[in-house]
Formats: sequence, structure tokens, C-alpha cells
Amino acid sequence: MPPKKTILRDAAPYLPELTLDCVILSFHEDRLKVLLLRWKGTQEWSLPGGPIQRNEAVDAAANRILKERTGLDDIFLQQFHVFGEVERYNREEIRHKLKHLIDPDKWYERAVSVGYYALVDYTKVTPTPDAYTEQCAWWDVQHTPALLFDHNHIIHVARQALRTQLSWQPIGYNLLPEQFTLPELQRLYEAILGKTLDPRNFQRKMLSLGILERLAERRRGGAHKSPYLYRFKKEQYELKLKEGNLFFT
Amino acid sequence: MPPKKTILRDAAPYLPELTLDCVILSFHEDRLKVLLLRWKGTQEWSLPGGPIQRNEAVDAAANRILKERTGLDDIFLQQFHVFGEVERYNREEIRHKLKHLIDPDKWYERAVSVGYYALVDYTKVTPTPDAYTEQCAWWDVQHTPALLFDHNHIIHVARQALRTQLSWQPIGYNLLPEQFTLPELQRLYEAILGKTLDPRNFQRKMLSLGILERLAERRRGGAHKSPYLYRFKKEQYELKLKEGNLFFT
DNA sequence: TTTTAATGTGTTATTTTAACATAATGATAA
DNA sequence: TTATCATTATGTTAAAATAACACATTAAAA
Repeated sequence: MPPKKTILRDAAPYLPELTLDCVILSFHEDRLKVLLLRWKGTQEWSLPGGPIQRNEAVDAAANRILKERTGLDDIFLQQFHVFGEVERYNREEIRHKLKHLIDPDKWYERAVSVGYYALVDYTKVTPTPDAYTEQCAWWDVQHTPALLFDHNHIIHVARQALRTQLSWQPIGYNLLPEQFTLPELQRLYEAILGKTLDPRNFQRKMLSLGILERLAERRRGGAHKSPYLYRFKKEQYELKLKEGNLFFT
Repeated sequence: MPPKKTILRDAAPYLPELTLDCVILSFHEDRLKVLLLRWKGTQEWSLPGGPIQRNEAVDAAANRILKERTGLDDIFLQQFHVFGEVERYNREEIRHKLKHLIDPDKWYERAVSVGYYALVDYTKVTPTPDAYTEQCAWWDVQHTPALLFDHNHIIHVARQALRTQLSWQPIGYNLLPEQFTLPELQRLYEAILGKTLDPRNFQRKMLSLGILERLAERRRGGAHKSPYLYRFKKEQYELKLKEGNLFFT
């Protein structure tokens, strides 16, 4: 491989050949949603992501991207996999689809990507495109379009990781608004686990963990019996997480 | 940051600023062991690891390093964390300690490292140093010396990951020789979990999983009642793993 | 006022776990 | 040759967790 444009690359503020991709998930109308970007002048979508600055921790870069795309700070963000294959995707195809947007030399190199997932409150996000894209929107994670790069695969791996980490991570805490009902929490767990749960057993188990506080209010407006509102007792929640005692089947 | 030696670096067969570190674990005399390297002309130890080739998958690089240090192929190898801090360790200190061995310019850059752990059969390993080191040896994971770089920290994180993944990974399968006794398997689990288990309950639970085959032979030579030998039923083991049903408390 | 479907609470049988006891074994020491 | 003793194998039981059920309550809509 001949050296090329080396001065330019090394002068760049970014680490070459290392990127990250963020699977930003939320929960809305009983569905898991993922935040996607549409590239300028195309109908092509991809995950948010990008390169890492030379003087920036990888975790910090993930937080920066999360902040830029959602407006949110201090959010649960978890690295879940490194995508380090040489031929992660068809680079020629990307070069063709995005040729009007990017420097072909810059994007033609093999890159390793660190995958992160973030769990955010749908109602608090302001989806914001980046310099290369013109639309940022939530997609039902079950019905994403064919994405650029290997991003469908990355989403798949993220969801697997989320399922196995469900017991050790503060998952409800970040995906739901501050106040929520038990049926809402149950539907979140069902969406992540991909199976239905018995509401009576779910309720008993959740409450027995001692991490929920029932409020005086109920959620009004539904067609039927109005459910109680709850919020997480933050200290107890984090205690349980440390103990690894939120295992859920 | 001024550009420097850019031609040289880009011509290099390795990805700049990306490395990997391997926490190679085995089990011997009831203790978890980790494979460490001693650097030439020093008393300084570190984990095996190194850079990734431009045309090489990151997983392939980990397998290459594992093979070079142990002689083993086709071994369970799991990436567990990306160490992406800017100041992972004191680079000045490393530069001083290893100044007789390395090009200071090359090693003075910030690097991101992908952490892997491997679980190997102690009896099958031939510890082999690399070009920079003159000794490769097993250390009790509880009593490692102060290591170079952030490698004590990497071992710590690897052990945490191993504990939480104990239920979903084929851990016994790789850490033990083909034939083993139930007390040996129990002591392995105790070493990983860091706590003692009740042998009666352990035995019943293990056997109830249906992944062990009892052999006619017993292990002779112990001072007391000779225990039965077992081996894993590979298909059943992998089935259980897929189901995520090896949870162990 | 009735209907309807979602919510909250309750019951029970089964399974799993935790805690504890004891018999069998086989080299070693007496 | 026999007794000793630590280790292994197997057994028992109470407590806890889980799974699979039934049913009363509620609030909007018909």
C-alpha cells in the first residue's frame, strides 16, 4: 500500500482508522426506537457516529456525538462491541452512494468502529442532523430501512447486548420519563426481551425489588382503569445494580 | 500537534494508535493464572498484546497474538472492553523504563486498546516471549506484580467481565483439560466468582444441566476417596449456552 | 346506564435454592 | 492389619422464587 496524503492525515485532529457508532434507543408508543440520520441529497440512512479526536477519550467522543444528535447530557451510554473486520462493508458501494459528499480518499480506508448504545427518554430528545446529513429521525427498531455501512448489523448486535445486560444495567431509568406506570415499564421490558410477560408476576417482582416509589397520582385519560404513576428510587436502584440483583427472566 | 514522520508511519503495516491487549487466563493448582511477559533487560512485566495489521481483523490479530504466546489455536477469545482514555498511563514513565528497547517517537503517541480475554488449558500452553520480551510466564492472577501501562487495570476489568459472563460463555470447556472432576470444576467456579460454593448444591446443579458425561474412570492418587472423571457433552453445552441457561449464582 | 378492556390484587402448585447431615472411599499412619 | 481422616458422593428439608392461574376495580366510551 503506497503512502498517500500522509501530511494531511496526520495533521488532522482525528485518529485515523478509528470511528464509533451510536445506537441511540428510546421507547415510544410501546416500541423501541432507534435514531437514524439521512445523508444530504440521498435517501440513504445510517447510525450517528464519527471519528474520535486525538485528544479525546473514546467514551467522551460517544458522549459528544450523543449530545450533538439529541441535545442530551449525562446519559447512560455503554460500549458493547468493536467492529474490527477488514471488510465490514462494501466500500466501493459507499463511495458511489456518497461520492458527492465526501473525500473519496479519506473514506476509502479500512476503519475499526467502537459500538455504543444509549438509552434515552424519547420526550427529551431533539433529533439533530450533522454536517453530512439533512434529517435525523426515530425509526422503529423492528422496521429500519437498509442502512449504509454495516449499520443494520451493528443495531442487531446492540440489541443482543442489551438483552443480556438487562439485569445489570439501569435500563428503565434512562428509557422512561421520570414518571411512568407499571404497564409502561412492562411493555418496555417486553420490547427489549422480545416476549410477553405476565403482568401480575411482573408487577409483583418489580415492586419486590424495592426500587420503585408509587406516587399519589394516577395517569388519567386512558379508556380504562387509570394506572398509578411510579418513579425510580435512585439510590436503591443503583444499589441493586451494584449487587447485580436485577436479573429478570 | 505538528505532523511528524508521517511517511514512515503510513507506510507501516500496522494501524497507528490502535492496539490490543490479551488477558490469557488458565487454571492450575486451584488458582486462576494470567500469562505475562517480562521486557528485555528489565524486571518490568506486561500483558501480551500489540498492534493490528492494516489488512487484519481485530479478532484475527487477537488470535494471532494468542497463538504466538501460547501455541494454541481455535481458543475461546472474547473482547470485553475498549480502553480509550487519552491518558491511560504515564507515557513518560514508559518511555523511561523501555528507552533501550523502543523508538520513543513511535511509542509516545496516544493509543486506544481493545481488551480481550482468553481461557486456555494450562497443560497445553507453551509460554513464548515476543520480540520485545525475554520471559513469558504464568502468574497467579491474585498476585501479579505492578505492570507496565494500565495493564493491572485491564486485568481487573477482564475479571469483572468474566464474572458477569460466566453464565453465557463456555468457560469450563476451555479452562479445563478434557477430563476433569466435579471438585475441580467447582474450584474453577470459585476462583472466578471469588467465593466458596456448597459442593452438594454445586454438584446437583451442574449435573442437572445435562452437559456433563460421567466416565467410568476415577481420578486415582489422591489421599482420599477418588472422584469420578467427567467430560463436557459438547453439543448439549453449546445448546445451553445459546439458550443463556447456564446462569450460576 | 351499560359495556368494555385495561389495571390492580390475590391464590396456589411447582420449581429452585439454600442450608444442613451422613455414608462411602482410599491413602496414610498407627 | 486396622484405625484414622480428609475428601467425595449422595440425601433431606425448609424457605424462597417462579409460573400459571382467577377475579374485582375502574374510567372512558357506547
